[in-house]
Amino acid sequence: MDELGERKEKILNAIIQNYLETGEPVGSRTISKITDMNLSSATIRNEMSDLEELGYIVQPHTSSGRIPSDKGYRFYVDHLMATKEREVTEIKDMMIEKTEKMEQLLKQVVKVLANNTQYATMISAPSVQRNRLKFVQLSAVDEHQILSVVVMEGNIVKNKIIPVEEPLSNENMLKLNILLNTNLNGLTVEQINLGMITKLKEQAGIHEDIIAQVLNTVAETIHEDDDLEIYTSGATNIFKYPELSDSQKASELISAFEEKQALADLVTVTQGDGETGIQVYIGDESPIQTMKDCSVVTATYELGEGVKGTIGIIGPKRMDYENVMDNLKNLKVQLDKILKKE
Amino acid sequence: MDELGERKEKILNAIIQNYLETGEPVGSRTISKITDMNLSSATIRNEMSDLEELGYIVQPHTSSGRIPSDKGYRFYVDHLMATKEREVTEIKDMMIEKTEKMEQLLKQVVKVLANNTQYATMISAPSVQRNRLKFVQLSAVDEHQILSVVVMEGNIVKNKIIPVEEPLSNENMLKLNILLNTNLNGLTVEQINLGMITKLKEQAGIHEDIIAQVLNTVAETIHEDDDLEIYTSGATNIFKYPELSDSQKASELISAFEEKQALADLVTVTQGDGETGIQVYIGDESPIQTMKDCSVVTATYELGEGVKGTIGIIGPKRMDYENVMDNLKNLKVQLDKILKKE
DNA sequence: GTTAGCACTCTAATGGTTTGAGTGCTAACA
DNA sequence: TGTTAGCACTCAAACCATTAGAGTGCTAAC
Repeated sequence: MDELGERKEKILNAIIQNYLETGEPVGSRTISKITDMNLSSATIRNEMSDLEELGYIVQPHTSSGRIPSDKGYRFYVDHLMATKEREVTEIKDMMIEKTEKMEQLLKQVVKVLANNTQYATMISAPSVQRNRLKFVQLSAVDEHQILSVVVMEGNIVKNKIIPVEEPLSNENMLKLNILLNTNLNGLTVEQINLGMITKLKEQAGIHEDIIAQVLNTVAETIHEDDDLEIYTSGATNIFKYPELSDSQKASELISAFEEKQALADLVTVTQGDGETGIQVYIGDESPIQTMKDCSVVTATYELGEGVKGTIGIIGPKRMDYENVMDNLKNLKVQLDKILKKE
Repeated sequence: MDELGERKEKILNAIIQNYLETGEPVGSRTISKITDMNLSSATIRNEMSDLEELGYIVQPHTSSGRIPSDKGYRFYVDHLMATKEREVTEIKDMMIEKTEKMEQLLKQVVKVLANNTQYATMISAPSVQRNRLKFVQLSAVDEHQILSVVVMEGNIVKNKIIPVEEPLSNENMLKLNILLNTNLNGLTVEQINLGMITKLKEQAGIHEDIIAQVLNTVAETIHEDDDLEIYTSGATNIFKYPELSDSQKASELISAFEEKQALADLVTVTQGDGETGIQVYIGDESPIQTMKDCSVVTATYELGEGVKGTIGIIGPKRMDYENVMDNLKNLKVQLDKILKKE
């Protein structure tokens, strides 16, 4: 299914590249001219018709040029894009200075990145997000208080007193402990979300009211200092791209940046492609609904074992993927250098 | 100059109120109908002509209705607006809960405020902003190091070692000390801005290079933990007001909110009207240039002697001043209660 | 398989016309 | 002298028809 034939690939590539540059639908004549294949526009037209049928390109309206579909972009990113291996370039505009405070550093990073790419950027402070839950233990302190002990991988222990109205029977306590451990063990902190919690509540059955409270408090305990420190920059860059800058869309997007809550999903989801640690979401692929008209490129950076952060770049679908990924790779290297050194 | 005559005042009031509601230029016929003065549109027309000549209203173009000018708004706010003394209303939508962390509280406050007013809001964390500089002393430690001692009102002392390339003569040191003290004493930390600094540099004359460095470091010293904690919310509310939501303006405004730097000027400037502590900036009156098409209403809240924070609401000039000021008054009371109690 | 040619489609731009809200001015009126 | 009715005038916005141009799909010929 990924065999299009060399000629079609070449044409698709030309279409996408041209569209990335101009932002205008591109017609057969243009392609005929900019490629070196010596084909007339009519021939290109036939090929384009095929490509459209295959779903790689679409027409905004009959009798206009074609623009890439999400599938087209995906193919481009996966197969066509020139993955230039130019060596790590110096960051030109601004140097990222070493600074005592992590916060300062991150703020600077997003700013530089937004400046270099002209897209909207975000970065999450490094956290133990990937740290897994090893063990949960609830035990009755007295009739109205339960002690919850949570052990994370790496033997980080958190505990908290939970007040309850009615005492729990030993039997129920045991059931609850089993329920919690079988369901939560091995999960990362981020995987324990609302959906999970409601599922647990259901399974808990009769004692839902008490148990719900316990569960909430457990979740709360774990999330405790889940401060969700996310820094953003260049949100207003989206105004540079007409396809995103009508009031409606711009407002939604910028709200997402202002609230930051939604961006947390990006951090959660991003695992990173094994090799480069860079992931590309095109349009609907994005984990954030409000960004379905955008593309999102994320990367993870490491501070130490399991302590990771996420960098994200959000722009129009016709973003300069090459440049963006380049920038991210560079940044990863730079960050590694700075963070490891200090 | 503030005597317009009762009739003109009534008409001006009617014009402004109608414009606040509709956002459309208002014509003579409308006024004739909505007022209870039994005047024909023709008469109103004459009066409006006068009001325009006096500068309280303007025509977007010949043969359209009138809209208030900045002067008109100002007059409205100062003299016409019904300052309803309704008692402190309950906050309906959300309760502001007491919370251990100041940060949480402030974030909640701006959010509630933005929600209630449908404008953009900001709040600065309480700080010793109004603290004044009492005394500055530079003295040579050795050939390459100068010790700067800064004393703030309340006898808070800060000092820092400043490295210099060439030693300063005693004479120059003296000159510098005088210069600093005569210029800086009595100023609040916030009043020492870049403009001030360049002015000082100029006056410093020949030794500009050394002196510049010294000055910078002094400024830096003083600003030291000037973390400028500002929280914002509802920036995207500006899209609700067509007069602010074209790409250009929206982008500038939202950038200001994103950067937050500019908002600091608001905090700096706001002294608060003696009685209510509420200040209104209409259009060009705003201390922030990018907000010259907006109105800005600020209030200060107190945590203790000299420790103050600023709340700001930014919206279109035709904002609902009454409602906004009401909300701010309420909030002040609530904040006082919460902060003092804890 | 490729291409030239042509009819067709659709958007965007252009420009003239109409509509309606609103003004300013004048002359009449109380 | 202040108020009003009436009327000519102005201007933005909406509307409509037309045109220009880019681009397509299809057919027939090479």
